[in-house]
Amino acid sequence: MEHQPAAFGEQDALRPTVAQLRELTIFARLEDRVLTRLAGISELRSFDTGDRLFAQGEMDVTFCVLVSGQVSFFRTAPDGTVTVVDVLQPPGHIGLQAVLTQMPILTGAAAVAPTRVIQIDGAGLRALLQDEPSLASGLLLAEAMDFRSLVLQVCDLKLRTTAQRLGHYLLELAPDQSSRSATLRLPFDKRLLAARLGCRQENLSRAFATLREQGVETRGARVVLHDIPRLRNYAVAFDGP
Amino acid sequence: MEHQPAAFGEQDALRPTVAQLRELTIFARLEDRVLTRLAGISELRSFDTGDRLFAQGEMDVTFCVLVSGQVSFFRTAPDGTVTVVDVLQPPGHIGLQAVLTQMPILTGAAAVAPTRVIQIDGAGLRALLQDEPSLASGLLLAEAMDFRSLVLQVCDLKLRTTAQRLGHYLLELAPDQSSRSATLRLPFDKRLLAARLGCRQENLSRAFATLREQGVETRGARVVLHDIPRLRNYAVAFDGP
DNA sequence: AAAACCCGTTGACCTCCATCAATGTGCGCT
DNA sequence: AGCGCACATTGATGGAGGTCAACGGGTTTT
Repeated sequence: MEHQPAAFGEQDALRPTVAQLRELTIFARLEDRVLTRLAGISELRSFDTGDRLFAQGEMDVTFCVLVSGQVSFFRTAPDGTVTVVDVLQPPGHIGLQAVLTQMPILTGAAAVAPTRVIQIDGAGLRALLQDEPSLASGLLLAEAMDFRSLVLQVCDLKLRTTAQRLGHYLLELAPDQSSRSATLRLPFDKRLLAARLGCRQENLSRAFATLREQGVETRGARVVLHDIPRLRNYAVAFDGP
Repeated sequence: MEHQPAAFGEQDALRPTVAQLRELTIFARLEDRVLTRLAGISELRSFDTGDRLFAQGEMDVTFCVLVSGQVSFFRTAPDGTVTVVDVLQPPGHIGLQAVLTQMPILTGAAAVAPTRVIQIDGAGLRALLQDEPSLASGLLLAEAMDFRSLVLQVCDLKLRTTAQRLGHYLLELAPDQSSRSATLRLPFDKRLLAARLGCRQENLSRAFATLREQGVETRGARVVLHDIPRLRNYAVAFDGP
């Protein structure tokens, strides 16, 4: 089956159920009444790898909450250079800031794996916020968490090397923070990981080579952290507080 | 008069009036009823240059809205290196994300000029949000704008040189975007500007030297942009959309 | 099965920036 | 005024990362 780059998801625009909405952590604490109204302005959509959710600068975007898959959001400069701001996985979301400010969205967004999202109409969401404070509280909290993650990224970029950023990123992927070693699998290819970390793929390769001396073993997308405390020390991790 | 670093503002903890709250753009659209309740959980405080508003990692911080002056917020890594995430001026604010998430604040904050702020109690604000959707809308919008500015900063850091970032920053300070030239004054010293831009002061000096070839003249804190279109082209400005 | 790709790695080279050190240039001080 | 201190600039050097090019090992194509 062939497909040209589709501006919108390919098919199945159907309403999500209240139960489906409640499974999204961002909406988990809402009463049924709110969820019902929310379902009325929502649609379930599917995207294939490479499909675009938004184009940079688009107006009147929807608020999209990931159900499954992965979405990268990125920004293109006038000279054509592109940077990936983040790669989202469930229960991530995108478009909230543009919906609230009613300004053009700063970043494009594209699926980097087969992805399902719940799209919520912007104007409908703004209206719903007027008389549902519990919804507003949830979104305020979600925005605050988004902000925190960007603050950490800014700090990372300003005072860490690529190898340290990579180490930090791998530590976040480790399932068990307290144990001495961990095995994990990179969630997407190294090209995209390099863009997310703010470097070229050649340099990401070199960063992996550097981390080999810190007990990090790689074979393809498989990564083994043999000495988490040492890696944490090398990466100068500063998550908490 | 000497003073040791004061953890809290030095004096005058008094309630702001409703009129004072309404002058803050973030609260400008609220009804008197909300402003009155807000005034009940607010205090006006003053800080001298160098005074700390928050320490990194503090819990139960207040939400602070700038009335006058300047506040830098910054993050310190375990190895002691510090980076300035942003320097706020009125009508900026800080602490909102920590108040909403009830997590330790990621950044410290300090006055870099004599500063007055309105401090709003965290628990009180969260309570007020439950039954005042108009307040929630305003804060949602404010958070969204904060997020946008960090997205732009991340992009700047990932794909611009220091000289380009500086050019971009100077363009933002220019009063008239459409005219060919502009005169402006740096709002704070170059040491702090360097930290904000993510470089050392030595390199900021060199960046100013580079921009001299693009029609940027400097004498102390005075800056003259002789050819804004050329500078914009050099900096590959990507504000809009 | 060979060809054509795509992803990832490695090497050579050069740019940008941090660092260290020295020197200027204000600006407040008594 | 002249002293002292903080801010600011300039130079020399080394390290981190971008760029260009070549190459290896997969998978898909014909």
